Parts: sequence; C-alpha cells; structure tokens
Amino acid sequence: MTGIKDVAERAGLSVATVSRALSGKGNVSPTSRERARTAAAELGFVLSYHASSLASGRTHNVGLVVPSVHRWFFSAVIEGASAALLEAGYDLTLYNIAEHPAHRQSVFNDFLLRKRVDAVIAVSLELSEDEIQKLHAVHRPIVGIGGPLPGASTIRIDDSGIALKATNHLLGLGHTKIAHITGLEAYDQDFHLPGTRRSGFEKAMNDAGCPVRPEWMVSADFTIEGAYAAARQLLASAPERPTAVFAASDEMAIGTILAARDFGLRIPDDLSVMGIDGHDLGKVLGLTTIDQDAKGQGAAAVRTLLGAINNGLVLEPADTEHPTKLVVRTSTAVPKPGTS
Amino acid sequence: MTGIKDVAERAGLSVATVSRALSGKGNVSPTSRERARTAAAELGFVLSYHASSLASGRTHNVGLVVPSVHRWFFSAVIEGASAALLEAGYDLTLYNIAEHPAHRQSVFNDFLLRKRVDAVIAVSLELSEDEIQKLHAVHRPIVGIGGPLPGASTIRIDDSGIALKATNHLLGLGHTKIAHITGLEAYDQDFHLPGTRRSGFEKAMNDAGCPVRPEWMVSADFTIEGAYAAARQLLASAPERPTAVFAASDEMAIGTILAARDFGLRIPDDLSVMGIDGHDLGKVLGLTTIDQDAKGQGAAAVRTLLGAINNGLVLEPADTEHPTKLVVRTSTAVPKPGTS
DNA sequence: CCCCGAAGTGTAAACGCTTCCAGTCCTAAG
DNA sequence: CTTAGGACTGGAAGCGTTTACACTTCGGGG
Repeated sequence: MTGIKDVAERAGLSVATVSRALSGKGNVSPTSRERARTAAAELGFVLSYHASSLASGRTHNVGLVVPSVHRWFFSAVIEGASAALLEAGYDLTLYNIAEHPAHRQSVFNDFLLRKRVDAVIAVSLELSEDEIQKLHAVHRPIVGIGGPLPGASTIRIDDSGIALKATNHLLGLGHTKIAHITGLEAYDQDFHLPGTRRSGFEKAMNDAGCPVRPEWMVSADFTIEGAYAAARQLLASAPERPTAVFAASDEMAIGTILAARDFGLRIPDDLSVMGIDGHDLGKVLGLTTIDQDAKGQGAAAVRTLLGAINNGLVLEPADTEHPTKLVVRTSTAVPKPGTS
Repeated sequence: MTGIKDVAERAGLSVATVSRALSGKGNVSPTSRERARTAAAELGFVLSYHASSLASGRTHNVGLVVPSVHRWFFSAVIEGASAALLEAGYDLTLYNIAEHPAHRQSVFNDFLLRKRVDAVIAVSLELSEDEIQKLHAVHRPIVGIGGPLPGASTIRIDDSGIALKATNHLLGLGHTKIAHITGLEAYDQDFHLPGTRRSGFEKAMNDAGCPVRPEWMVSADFTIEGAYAAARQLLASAPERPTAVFAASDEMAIGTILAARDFGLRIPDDLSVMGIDGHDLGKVLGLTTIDQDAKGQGAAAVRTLLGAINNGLVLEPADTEHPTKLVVRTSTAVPKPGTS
C-alpha cells in the first residue's frame, strides 16, 4: 500500500510537508502544496484514517444512536445527518439499539467508548445518568435530538407548543369533539415526548373549554400499524364518535386514516385527522400536519457538533429550538353539521 | 487516558501478555488472563480501536452503502446488518448516497478507500467497473445485496422466479387482466431489478396465454407516493380496468391500494393487489405479498463478511439465493364475475 | 537423565500518520 | 547594514496497540 512516505519521495518533499500540504494545516508554499497534491493523486494515495486518528486524536467520525431505523423521523434524521457529514468529510457510524436491551448496553459500555467517534448524536433517547456520565468521561461532545439530554446540547422542537397549535387548528375549524392518539411512554426508552405533546393538547382543550374525554385518549407505539389498531378501537367502541383526531405523529395519523376508511368514514367529511412530522406520505394522503423538518434537525446537529470539534471538543450545553410549520392539507375541515 | 500500559502495570504483567489476554489470541495462562481482565475492568480500560487497527490492520468496522434510508427494504437491511454486527462487536458505518451524485463519488473515491472498513456491503447498487476496481484494490471483501455485483459475493432473491410465482398466484385465482407496476430503471442507479421482476411477470402471463397489455404496465420509483400517482393513472385512464395489480414492491402495492380507494374500488372485490417484500404495513392492510426477509438478508451478508474477514479477507465470489415465502392475505381473491 | 516441543512470557519493532522543535531563508523595519 | 521575525521545511518523537522473535520453564518420551 502506498503511504505518505511514497508521496513525499515522489514529490521530493519531506513527510512532514506532505502531511501539512494535504491536511491544509500549517504553512506550506503553494509550490510544495501543488507538488504534494499531484504526487498523491498520481499514486492514488488516500490517507489512512487510523494512523491519522492515532496521531491526531481526531477520528473524523460521528456516532449516531437511534432507537429504530424504521420510523420516519429517525430515517429523516439519519438522512440529514448523513448528508451533512459526508459533505464535511466525516463518517457516520450508526448504532441502532432497537433490537435488544443488551445492544443498548454494549453500545454505551463499549462501542462509544472506544474513541472511535469525535462526537455523538443521540436521537429521542432518554439516557440514564450513568450513560451520560460515561459519554462525558470520554470527553466527546454530545447533542440530543428530540428530547432533553442533561448536560448536553439539544436540538428540539416546541413539542408542547406545536401540540397546542395543532389542537387549536382543529378547534378553530369548529371541532370540539377531538380525540388524541398519544405515544406509549415506555416505547421510547422512557422518553417523555408523548407526555409533552399530550399536555399541549390538553391545555388547548382546556383553554377552549372543551372537555378532554379519557375514552378519546388512546396510545400507540408511534407506528402506522400501532395507531391503526388503536384508532379502530377508538372509532368502534366509543359510544359517541369524535369529529377530529389529533395524532402525535404523522405515522399514527396515517394509521388513523386507514382505520377510518375501514369504518367507511370519509376524510375530512366525517372525520378530520392531523398529525405531526411532515411525513412524505402526507402529501399523497392530503394529511394536515406540523412539519418539523427532521432532516434539517439532523443537519443542524451535525453543524453544532462540527463547530464543537473545531473548538477543541468543547460544547456549551445549549437548547436550540428548531422551527416548525403548520401545513394545512385536505384531511382537516369544518365538521359537518349533524355528524355524531 | 488509561492505556494498556496502565493495565499491564496494575496486573503485574507485560503489555504483550495483556494484549493477548484481552484479545483472546495467543497463549495466556488462565491466571494471567484473569488478572489482566480484572485490572482492565477496574481501570475502566477500553481498547483504542485506532491504535489497534493501525497495528493489526483490522478495523472491526463494516461499511454499508445504501441508495436511500427511507425505503422499507433498505431500512430492513440496515436493521438486520446492524444487529448482526453489533452482536459481533463490529461497528457499522453507513453511507447513504441518495442525496447527491457527488456524494456517491466521494464515497467511492475517498471514504471507502481510507481503510476504515474491513468489508463493504452494497445494497441494490449497480457499481461501475471503476468502482468495483477500486473496492477490490483496497483488498476488502464485498457483498452485494439485491443485485449482481461482478467479482463480489451476492445475497439475492430469485427476482424473476418470485415475480413468476406472484403472477401465478393471481392467475391461479382466475385473473387474466393483470396490470404490473414496475420500478424505474434509472432510479436505482441503473440497477436492473425492475426489469428482472417484469420479465418474470411477462413470462407467467405468456405461459398462461394472457396478453400483456402495454397500457397496464406502468412504472414508479418504488415509493408509496410514486406508485400512488402511477396507479391513479392506471386506474383512471385505461379504457378497460384490470382486475388485479401486481406491484414490484410492497410500497408500490400500498400506493396502489390507496389509489384504488380513491376510485371507490373495494379490495379485493373490485381489485386484487399484491406486492413483493414483506413490509410491516402489509399486515395492517391485508396485503398479499412475497416475503423476502430483508432483515435476514442483511444478517446473512454480515455472516458472509465476517467469515471472509476471519479467512484472511478473502471471499470467494458466490451467489447465495435467499429464501422467500408467499404470504397470502386478504388483498387478493377470485375476481368477481361481471367486473369490467 | 537428556532432549525436545509446547506453553507462557517479555522486549522491541512495527503500523502510518501528526506535530513539536529547530533550523534556513528571506523580507522589511530600524 | 543589521536584525527581528515570519514563512517554510525537515528530522524525529510520539500516538496506543499488535505481533514477530527470543527466551524460560516444564512435562514426558526415549
């Protein structure tokens, strides 16, 4: 394998100068830089990142920990982060800890501690004291997406606020009988996002003087399938049917739409449905939603991290609120008079 | 940071012995092994993988290149591979080359050549001669999933065969007016899977003496959204409507179902629909499909690769056919008499 | 009782870079 | 005409492991 030595030889320079020329750090004359570059190109030389990392302490690699790769939000975050990292010449190491609790353990006990990553992005993960401690111990910047992460920086959306906004959208259309599909607390490793969104819903309802009926508050696991089942129950068993459903995620809203169709309910005539996310499928289904730009959140996390890396790996804990946008489509409308 | 030296000191052993003890290679007395282990544990010592990689040439890291993270098949492969790798103590570096052609370039020109990975999994990627050359040049085993990869091992399903099987399922129910939603050739980087499935469809139709009508052959980009649009066209514009649709993927079948509902078509009464994949959503929608166990394919690729890594990084090119299974649900049925 | 091989251990040389340090050259200020 | 200081360069010391090699010890066959 051709190493930096070969390049140096071919370029008639010292190894040190070639290293400086190629990395762009330090002073190198334009001539030398050019010579080093062409020599490297001619030899097809590519830096060995292990050697480089060992010597410099920088890995050019970021770890991304997600609870699942199937749910839309996580895919979108991965997509956004991946593109931003690629652009910056960084690798992305993916840790999907969905499968087994043991996987989560080994990720935090071994994988992340091996100094293979310069920084860590944790998505929708409620980390334990111990886990945070360990991450901080390796002295790597961490940013959390989608939830609080004590001692770390976070990119988040105003969960309570958008739930409020979403509910108000329905209330504003004239709905008063609104059901809410919330997430399962346990699903996301005790992550309390579902609760936050639910409280926004409740606040909006209370402010509007509308009762929150317990039988119209069901939970699902954030998937289409889960919400489909939950919505069927909701639509079938309630003595009275809501005129609108606000789901805590687009996927759950989609599940609701599918369930509604099973009951022969027309959307939005018989039932208004809205979600939160900005799921691609929303366009097709005409789903009213609050777009949270998940891809952008992934990219933002990367930017934050890269900044910290260039700043000596220190990252001031900060809370950044990512903008969201109400997207009104055809799944919500004024309730039809006479609808039970 | 505590290094192997500290462990050696604490255990009263030499660095070499500690290394051997911890890695499990070479002869170490049980006593020494135990002492090394406890010392390491007490110090919270974790190997520096960069140093380790540099010295040994093994990175304990596998690169996974995918054309997208959103489509179900890729997510599932990632999930399967990720779990298998985690289990084996390997990291997974994800390269999503969807965003931009330049990303693809840099992945193949830089990222994969930096000796950061022991092996590469390429999913549904038609690699160019040049790209394959480069990969082989770094002397890393490669396995392709979902398509041919000259000179590399592949895990694949019998695309033509399952398309045949799927079509025969519909024919067996009595359908003769069958439409096919195929993939766009260009979408998957010139990957010719769509064509293979289409030819299976055509063969089955021809064998059964049923005409393949060009107007009932539409293409989409393998997404729900894309197929939804395509299916709307298919169902709207045809002078005569097919009684069954065979989509080249579950996502496209789902798009078809959504479109059919827009037209007030009952499934399967007015239209039978089937796909290929084993998408999670299929259960909810009652979608008849051919399950191709994408997760299993990801895991199988990892097994193959790990075997090669332990075999001195040599991997005999081989073609492994992954088993598939016809799953009959409620989206396909005998055509109603009198259906146009 | 000797010799040989296997088992266990330590020393030290890589692995392929980065970067500190010291040195040379040149420019521009004093 | 000095000389301080900046620009540029090369030598060499790491970075934290693995592993080839050499060595000791020990048990058993001849």
